[in-house]
Amino acid sequence: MNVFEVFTERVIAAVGRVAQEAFAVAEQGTEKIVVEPPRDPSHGELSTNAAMVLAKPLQVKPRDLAEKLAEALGADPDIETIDIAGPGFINITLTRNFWHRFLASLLEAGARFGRGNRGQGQAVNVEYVSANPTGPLHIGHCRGSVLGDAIANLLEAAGYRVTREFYINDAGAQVDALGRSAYLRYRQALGQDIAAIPEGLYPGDYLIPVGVSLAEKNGSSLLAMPEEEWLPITRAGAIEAMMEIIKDDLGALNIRHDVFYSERSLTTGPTDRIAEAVQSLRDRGLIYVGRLPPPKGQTAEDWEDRDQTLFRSTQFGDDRDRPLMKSDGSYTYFAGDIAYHYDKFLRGFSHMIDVLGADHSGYVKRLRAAVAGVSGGTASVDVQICQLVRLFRGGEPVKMSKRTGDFVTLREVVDEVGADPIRFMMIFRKSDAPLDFDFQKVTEQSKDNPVFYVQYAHARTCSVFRQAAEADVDLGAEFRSDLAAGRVDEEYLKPLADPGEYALLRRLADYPRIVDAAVGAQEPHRIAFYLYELAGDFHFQWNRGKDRGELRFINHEQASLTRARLALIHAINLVLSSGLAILGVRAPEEMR
RNA sequence: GACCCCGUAGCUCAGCAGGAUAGAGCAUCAGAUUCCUAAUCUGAGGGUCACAGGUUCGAAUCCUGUCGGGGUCACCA
Repeated sequence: MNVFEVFTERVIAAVGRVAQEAFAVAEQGTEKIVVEPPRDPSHGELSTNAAMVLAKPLQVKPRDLAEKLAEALGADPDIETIDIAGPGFINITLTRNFWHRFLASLLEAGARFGRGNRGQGQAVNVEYVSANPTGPLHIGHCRGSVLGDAIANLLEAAGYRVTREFYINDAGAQVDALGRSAYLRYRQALGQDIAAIPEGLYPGDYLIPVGVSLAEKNGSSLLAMPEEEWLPITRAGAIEAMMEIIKDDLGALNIRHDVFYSERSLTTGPTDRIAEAVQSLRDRGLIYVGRLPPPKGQTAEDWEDRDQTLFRSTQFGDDRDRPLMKSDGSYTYFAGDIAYHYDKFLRGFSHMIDVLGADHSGYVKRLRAAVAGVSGGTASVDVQICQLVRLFRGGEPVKMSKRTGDFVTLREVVDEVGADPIRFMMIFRKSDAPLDFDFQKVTEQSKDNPVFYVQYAHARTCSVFRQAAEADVDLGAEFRSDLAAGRVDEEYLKPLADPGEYALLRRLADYPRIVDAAVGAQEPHRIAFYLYELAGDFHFQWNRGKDRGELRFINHEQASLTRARLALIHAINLVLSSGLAILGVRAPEEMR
């Protein structure tokens, strides 16, 4: 049950009753009506702006309309009190019975609670990571990987049919360099002295086993070949090995893609996808030959003014048209990306999400243009850009140098701090703000560490149930299994009386709103912040039980009160695990 | 020069399809703690929401401009 949706409908119905003669007018404004929790809890549990947004179309004073609406809503048996405040807010407090019904419905929904069905089975393609297969993932890939995965989880939770996709950049000069590097390692494996790895090639040790494996497979046969013959062999072998490493790295973070799409296959597959995509753009009159103005800002010494094959991306809001062919006649990377998104479109995706790093922010407009162009405006891509991560250790920046190959790999970080803290912390910030990641802080087991704080709240809910099993209260033989199955009669919940317990119910009622907003904005960090708040509320209520024994969840005198509170704890447990599942973070049953 | 992101408490950040007196954690200060996990708890102080205009009954939130920080800018991937 989404409490706020339920009452939005009731408010609109009340508007209909109040404004019968002017209903047509009122109806126009009803989509602006919102029912939400007021910032200040003293204002009640629900608040609506209905009177203020409808005052103008109905040509009445907001407060007068609010009076009438309050009167019309006053008959609602679920409403305890209703009053009008400020410029015309209608503030509502609900009856305990209503909250009991809400809790019962939450328990009945179980793990599905709050997830909604915004997606309605619609297909979405989420592309993330998409690193060059030239070595292990480094920490720079981490945030986008986790963000993409969380977005995929989030959309899946909301009823979308999600395909998780990885675009392998296995074409171009970088993988050629990889192939040459692997060839050196191959010669090394055959006992040759290769001296130092030259500038421009990949010096990492991770290519040594690739050389060994190439030697095992090919013997010394590659030595007699010219480069154009051995390069495809060493390149393919190296790419395959690198993708194994990358998949393994991602697996350590619990990230698994459904589709790995090879850039190279765009032109080596059964049909030339790039040619097709370009042709489809040409058919729409979006391709022409012309000249571009020179790039501004930086001095481009090797700039040559020449005719180019251009995509009219300015027609879709890009800053300039974009070339599809390099000076040597081969396709640009962007041409490949157009074809790749064209391929996604042909596979039935009209809704695509690309998760990219901040260094690609200038790429967003042309991507959107590409998808619009290639689909005739019937498909779109949402690009989520995430900012950089800065690494710290105990407050001191961790130095990284790519040149010496001394970069921090993703695997090193996972091995040191574990997948859960990484995943949570990478999402505990909106993606368009830079993020500081401190090795020490994220492994700290204290309330200052949000990861621990939220996971511990979940473990604590489990702890209460463990304690209840050993306590001297008789809960009845079937209560626990009924609770686990979501069969809890409202009658069981009536003993809930403490304001802190109702505060928790209100927080739980917020979960569906938060999920829906997070889905709409594709912002999983909202889930993380919500969980942090829910955990805080729960820890707070727990601590109140330290001061006042009668507030403890397990009451040794009253089985009925204990049952009601266990039902509440179970609901908290469900929402914590639901939210953590969206983030891809474990919900541990105990932490010791 | 253009485009994108950011600017909110001393620090790190939430809040932004407009809503009431702008929130949290850290730090600071004052208290508490025999008890379901002390892996602490309660409370207090702390603000020109960068600045200036505009739209609106109402702006941290939307629009325009300015300032400051970061990123990007034919052919690389």
